[in-house]
Amino acid sequence: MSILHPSLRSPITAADRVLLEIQRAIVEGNIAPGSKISEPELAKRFDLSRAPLREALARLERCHLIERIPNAGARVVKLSTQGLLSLYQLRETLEGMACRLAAEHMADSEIAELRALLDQHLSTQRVREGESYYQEAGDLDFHYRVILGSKNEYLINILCDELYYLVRMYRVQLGMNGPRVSRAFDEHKAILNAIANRDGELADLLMRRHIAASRRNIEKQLEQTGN
Amino acid sequence: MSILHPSLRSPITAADRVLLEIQRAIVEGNIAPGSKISEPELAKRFDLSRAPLREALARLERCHLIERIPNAGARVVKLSTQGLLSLYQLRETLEGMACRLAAEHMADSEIAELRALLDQHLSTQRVREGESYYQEAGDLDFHYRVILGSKNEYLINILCDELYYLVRMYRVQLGMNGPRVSRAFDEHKAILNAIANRDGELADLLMRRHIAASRRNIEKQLEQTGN
DNA sequence: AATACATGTATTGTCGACAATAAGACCAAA
DNA sequence: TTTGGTCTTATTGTCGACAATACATGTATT
Repeated sequence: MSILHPSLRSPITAADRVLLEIQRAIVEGNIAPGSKISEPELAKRFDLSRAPLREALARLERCHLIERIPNAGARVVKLSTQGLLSLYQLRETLEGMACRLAAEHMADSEIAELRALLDQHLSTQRVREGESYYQEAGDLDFHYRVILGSKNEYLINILCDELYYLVRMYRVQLGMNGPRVSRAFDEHKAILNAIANRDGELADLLMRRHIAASRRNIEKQLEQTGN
Repeated sequence: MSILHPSLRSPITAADRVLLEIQRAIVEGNIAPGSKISEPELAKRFDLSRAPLREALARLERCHLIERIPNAGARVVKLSTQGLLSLYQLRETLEGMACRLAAEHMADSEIAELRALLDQHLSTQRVREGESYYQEAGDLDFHYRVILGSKNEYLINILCDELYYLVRMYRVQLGMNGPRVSRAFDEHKAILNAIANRDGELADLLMRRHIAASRRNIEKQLEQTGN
């Protein structure tokens, strides 16, 4: 099951709804990093019992947004330089691997669709200069499709379900919106070309560099904001 | 928190106990692959209510031992050639990465301990020829320490908490006990030497080969047993 | 004054029962 | 016979209350 697409999981349960809401609140910083999670308080706030709430908390722990200690409760994770480094280190390796596999396994039709998507994002971005949302969504969509293209179920699960929200949390809370937009587009294009040429090794390399560049970008922001 | 070492999580809750029991039962095949998980039945069998049981099921899903469908229930995963390939593909990349990081981050004392451990395992294995348990435990212990040596929290979590039990499930249920014992020891030794020499690139390469060899070994067994 | 202990309060873990959904049996019509 | 639908039954999702544990306050002792 994919947390990314709850719409595919036929009946949306109460735990699903509250999960999405809390997830959003944590990613956007509306629930402060490091703050304690009170089950009774959240249950009252979202008007449901603690059972589905605890189900949601279990999934939040799974995607590293909270940390639980038995009999003591849960806390929202804190952003740190160390955490960012570990996270992006892992992303470099995993998404590099995804690229290599995508170059082997993606169907020609999928590659064509991805190319169309890139062109579409480019035009959208030109129309709405400065608007960061579309770029963010576009970037994530590109990465998302490449990851799916790897056809490795465990890899997909880790990247899309477990690490995705944490990555967004860093990007959103550090206000990563603007300057790297056009650079990222070119890099995406180069990666896509490598995949289209079935050059997995190059695609791997380019993706690792792409993510490393993104990491340095965020790292700089984090150091300015204060560790 | 680490599922591997529940002893470190101060008070062992009822959900923890039943988790370990079911985990073991699934890994060893005492609960048949593909069979449906009945919450009322398991609750009665382990003499507790469904609340802690569902907590345990959530964690079982996390380590890929069961698959849940909302409102429909959970099933034990089935072994497959495709699944084995995906799992070991991922292990090669991740444990290779762990080796590279371990070569950078492990303290000299940790490396010395690991060397002592290897020697100890060797002697233990010589004493008990044919006994597979010690080799299995020894192999896992070696990999475990290298992974911890990477000092990357997310990498550690994925390998030790999420993929570990699935790997064991393939090994146990396909009866992987004997022939590769001495080979594996030599490979471990070579990996350790690379780490000790702070040669992360070589350690990465050797670990990927080590796991690839292990995969081919299991693959052969799986094809014989029947896909 | 500082530390250790005891008490009280709040939070988490667990329980049994109810509500909502899904799987299966049964029947009817083509 | 097969297909479609309905009803029954069993399972999952949710609820409110209780039990066990941890945290905080206050007191006594060194």
